[in-house]
Amino acid sequence: MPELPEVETVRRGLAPHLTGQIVTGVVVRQPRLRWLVPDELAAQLPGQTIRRVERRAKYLLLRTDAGTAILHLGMTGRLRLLPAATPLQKHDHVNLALANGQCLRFNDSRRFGALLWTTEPPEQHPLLQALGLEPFDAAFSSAYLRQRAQGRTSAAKAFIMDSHIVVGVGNIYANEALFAAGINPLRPAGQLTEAECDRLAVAIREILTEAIRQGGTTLRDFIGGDGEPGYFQQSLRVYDRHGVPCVACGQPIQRCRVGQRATYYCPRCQR
DNA sequence: AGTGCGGCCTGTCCGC
DNA sequence: TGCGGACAGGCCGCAC
Repeated sequence: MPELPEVETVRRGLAPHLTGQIVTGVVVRQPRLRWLVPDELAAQLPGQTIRRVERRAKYLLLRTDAGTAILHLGMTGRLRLLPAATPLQKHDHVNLALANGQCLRFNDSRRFGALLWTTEPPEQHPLLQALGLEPFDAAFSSAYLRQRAQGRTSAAKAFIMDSHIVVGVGNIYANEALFAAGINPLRPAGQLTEAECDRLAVAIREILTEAIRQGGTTLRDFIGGDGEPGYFQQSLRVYDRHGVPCVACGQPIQRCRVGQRATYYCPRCQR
């Protein structure tokens, strides 16, 4: 389940192989992803050189002189670089052929992913334009969180998972960050103290940094751009551990729901 | 404006 | 063993 560290891992794995490559062909076998893959992608991308492979939030951006492909992995999306002749697999929806004889395959069983094309600066695209701060942006601070949380009644967990506040924090890392910060996920965001916001900002950055270092979290589906799984699942301290003793105090980890999402926390360590 | 929920998908797991 | 149903989840889009 790709969150920011997984997408960044894919980006780092692919960038050296894609940068400078010419796209020679685009085949869309299944255009019905989260949104329809636009015809302009197959019309305008072939012949273009991939100048840069970037990430904004959980979106991957393949920048060319003619436009930018915007790619989202959704829940189950995978990108793999393969020899062009590699037989297709189930759920291989899009194939980008490259001039060097390789191809980039987008496989997504649940089709929550997306592949779009824009000729505008991608940061102006409706999907990217209203996004909140990157967690590694210098402006992402205790003061920023406190200011954005002001007056909010929604749960702290929903707050940090809101991509209009801070991007890239999905369910796994939201649980882990709140544990690291000692904050109960149900606490109303507007009631967080300055010290708590400080711990939360630090925890989000630390958890994401460590997860990127370990190549992401592989639960079921995730593989990085180099085909390797991630290893952060070994570092999870609360996610999917209900009933297991807390690593800090031994109290059983509790599970509840916040906004339809499975939520795990230690009732003693997180107040 | 903020909040909460439905819906999109399919693979996996559970109980019968 | 087979089958149906619940569940997982990012995130938009809608209703309140």
